Amino acid sequence: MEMNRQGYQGMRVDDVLRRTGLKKGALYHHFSGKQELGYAVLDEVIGDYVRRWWVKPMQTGDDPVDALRAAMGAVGAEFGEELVVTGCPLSNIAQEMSPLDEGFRSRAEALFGEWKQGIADALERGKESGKIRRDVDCTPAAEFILASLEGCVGLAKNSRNVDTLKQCSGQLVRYLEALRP
Amino acid sequence: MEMNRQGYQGMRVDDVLRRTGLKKGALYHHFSGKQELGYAVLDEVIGDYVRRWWVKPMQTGDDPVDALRAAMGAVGAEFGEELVVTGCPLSNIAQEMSPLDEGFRSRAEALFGEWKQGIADALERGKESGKIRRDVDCTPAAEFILASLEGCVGLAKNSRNVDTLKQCSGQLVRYLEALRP
Amino acid sequence: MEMNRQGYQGMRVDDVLRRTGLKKGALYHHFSGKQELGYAVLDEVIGDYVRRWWVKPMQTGDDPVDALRAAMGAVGAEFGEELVVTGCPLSNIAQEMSPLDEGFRSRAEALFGEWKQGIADALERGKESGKIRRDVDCTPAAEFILASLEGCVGLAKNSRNVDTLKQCSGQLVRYLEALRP
Amino acid sequence: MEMNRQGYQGMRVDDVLRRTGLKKGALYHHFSGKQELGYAVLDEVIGDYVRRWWVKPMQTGDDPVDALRAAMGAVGAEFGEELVVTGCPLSNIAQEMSPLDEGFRSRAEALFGEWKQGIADALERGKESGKIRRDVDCTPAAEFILASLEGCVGLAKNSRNVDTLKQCSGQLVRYLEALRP
DNA sequence: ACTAACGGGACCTCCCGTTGAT
DNA sequence: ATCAACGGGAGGTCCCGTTAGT
Repeated sequence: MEMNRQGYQGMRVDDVLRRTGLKKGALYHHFSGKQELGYAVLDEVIGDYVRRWWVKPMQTGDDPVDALRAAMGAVGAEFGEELVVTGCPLSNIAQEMSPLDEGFRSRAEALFGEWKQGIADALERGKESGKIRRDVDCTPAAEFILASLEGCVGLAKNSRNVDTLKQCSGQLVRYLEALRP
Repeated sequence: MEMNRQGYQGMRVDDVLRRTGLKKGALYHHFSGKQELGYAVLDEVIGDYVRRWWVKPMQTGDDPVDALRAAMGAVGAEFGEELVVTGCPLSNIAQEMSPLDEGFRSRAEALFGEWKQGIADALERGKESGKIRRDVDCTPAAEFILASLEGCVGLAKNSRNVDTLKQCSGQLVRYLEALRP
Repeated sequence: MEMNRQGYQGMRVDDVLRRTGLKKGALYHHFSGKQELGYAVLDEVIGDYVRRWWVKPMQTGDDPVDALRAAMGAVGAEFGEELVVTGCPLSNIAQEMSPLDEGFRSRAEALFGEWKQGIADALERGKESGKIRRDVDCTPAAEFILASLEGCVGLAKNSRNVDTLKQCSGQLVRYLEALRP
Repeated sequence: MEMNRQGYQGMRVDDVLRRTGLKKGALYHHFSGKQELGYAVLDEVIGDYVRRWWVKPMQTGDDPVDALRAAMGAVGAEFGEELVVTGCPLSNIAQEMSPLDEGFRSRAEALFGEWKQGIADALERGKESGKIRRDVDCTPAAEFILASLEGCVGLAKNSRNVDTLKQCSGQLVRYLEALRP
C-alpha cells in the first residue's frame, strides 16, 4: 500500500488508481478527495488491522503477558519482512499527519485508544486471575507497553533488521514478565 | 523548522527560503538540491541535537538512571510544548524516509547508533560503579530504553498531551529503576 | 513550429502550449514529457514530410533524374521562403540532437534511410529503363544526392538567400544529369 | 568543446568554466556575456579551423582536385572520430543559430564565404593550369562542393559511422574528378 | 582584478481534481 | 455512471549574470 510506504503526502492518487485498476471517476464518486480516501484507509484498513491483530487477541485467556507475547509473535510471523521496512501503519500515519491534520490525528488517537484499552483491560483481568501483580497501574502500564512496541518497531524499521526487532522486543518481554507476581 | 513539522516530503523549498530570507541562488549554491539540504539538516542540526541533549549528558556521572531521568527532564523543559506537537526530529525523519531513501536511512541509523551507544556505555559504567545490576545486558537494554523513549514521545505527539508524555515516561522510569541492584 | 526554428533544446513547452492553445494537463496527458513530444514530432510530422515530398514522388515514373528535379521544384515552390530561413526539419533535428540523444539519432537515421532508399530504388529502376547509366553505384549515389541536397539547403539557410539555393541545387542537377547514359 | 557538441543554446557557461578552470569573474571581465563568448569562438576558434584546414591548403599547388582530396583526407585523419560524432563546428553553429541571431548568422556567412572563395580561387587557378575544364562555372561549383562536403559530414554524423563519411565523400570525389578536362 | 556567494526569472514536470461525452 | 481527456497551480531546479569582499 502506497500510503504505508510513502506516507499520506507521498502517496499519489494516480499510483493508487494504476495499482488497483480503478478509474478516477470511480474514486471521486466514492470519496470527495485524497483526504477522505486517507481517512477511510485509516478508519477501515488500519483500524481492522489493529483490532484483528492486537485488540481481539487480548480479549481471550486470563494471562495478558502470554497474550501479548503471542500477539507479537503472530504479527512478526505474518508481517515480519514488511514490518522492518515499512513499520506499523498506524504509527506511520500518526507520526506524519498528527501535526498537520486534525482529522488524521483524532482518528489515529481513537485507534491508539482502542489498542491501549485492550491491553489495559487484559492487564486488569490478569490482576483478577492472579497473573499480574496487584500493584500494577494498568492504564499507564498499557500505555508504556504500546509505546515500547511502537518504539521497537520504529527502531527496527530504520535498521531494516529483523534481529533488532527481536532483541528490542525481547527486552519488552522482560518488562512484561516483571509484571507477574 | 518545516522539515520537522511537515516531513521531508511536505517541506517546501520555497517555504524554507521565505522563512530564512535566503534566495534560491544562494540555496542552490550551497546544496545541490532539496535532498542534500535534507541530508545536511539530518547530519548537522538533528545530529547536534542528539549529541547535545542525549549523548553528552550520559557521559558524566556514575549513575545512568539519574542521568537519563535528568536528560528526559531537561528535554521536556526545553522542548516540552514542541515535543508533543512535532515529536522527535530524528524519529520523524527516520520513520518517513527510511523506506524511501537509503541516504536518509543510513544517516538516521548512524545517529540512533550514537544515541544507543551513549546509553549503553553509561549503563556499563553504572555496572562498574555498582549503580546497575550485574546481570543487565547493556546493549539490548539501551536499545529498549531508546525505543521506549521514542515510543513515548510518539504516543504523546499524537495525543498532543503533555500528561501522556509524563505518564508514559514515568513507566519508563520504573523500568530504569528496576535496573538498579 | 518552434522546434524547427529554435531547435529541440530551444523549443519551450510553454510556447507550444500558447501557440496550440493546449493546456499543460492536456499535453502531459498525451506525452510523458518534452522528449516524447519531440520524438512524436520527428516520427510523425517530419516523417510524413519526408515521405510525402521526397519518398513517394520517387516511386512513380521511370526517370529518377526528372523525379528528383520535380521534387526539388515542388518543395521549393511549397516551402521556398521558409526553407531558406529554417532549413530542412529532419536535418535540423538530426544535427542538433544526434550527439546528445540516441532516441532522436536513431529516429532520424531511420528517416534518412527511408529517404535514401527511395532515391536508390528510383535510380535502380532508372537503370532498368535505360534512363541511368549502367555503371552507376546506386546506393552511394543516393547517399551523395541526399547529402548534397541537405548541404545545399543548409548553405542557403545560412545565407537566407533563395538564389543560393537555386544556384547550389543547379549544380546538383548537373551532377544528376551526368548520371544519364 | 561544449558548444560544438551541445550547441550554443545547450552550452552551459558553468560547464565551460568548470572544464577550463576559469572563474566567472574572469570570463565576464573579458566577455559581456554568453553571446559574445559564442561570437568569439565562432570568429576565432572556428575561423582558424576553416582557414587552417580548408582555405590555406587550397592556396598552394595547381591542382584543386588533388588539393581538395588531400584536405578531406587530412581532416579525416585529424578529426575522424570526432567528426562523425559532433560534425563540422561551422555547420553546427550556422544551422542552429542562423534563424535566431543575426550576429551568429553573419559571422558564419563570412566564414562560409572565405571557405567557398578558397575553393573557387583554386578552381580558377586550375583552369589556368589546365587541370580543370574550361567550361566549369567556378563559383557555383565551389558552392556545391562546400555544400556536399557539409552534407556528407552531416549524414555521417547522424549515422555515427566513419564508413558513411568515406562512401559519401567518395562520390564527391567522383564529381570532382569529372571537373578535369 | 579576482573570487565566492548570491539574485531571480524561466523552465519542465507533477499531480489533485473536474468536465464533457457516452 | 463511468471514463478519457483536460485544467491549472505549484513545486524543484537550472543557469545567466551581478555583487560584496579581498
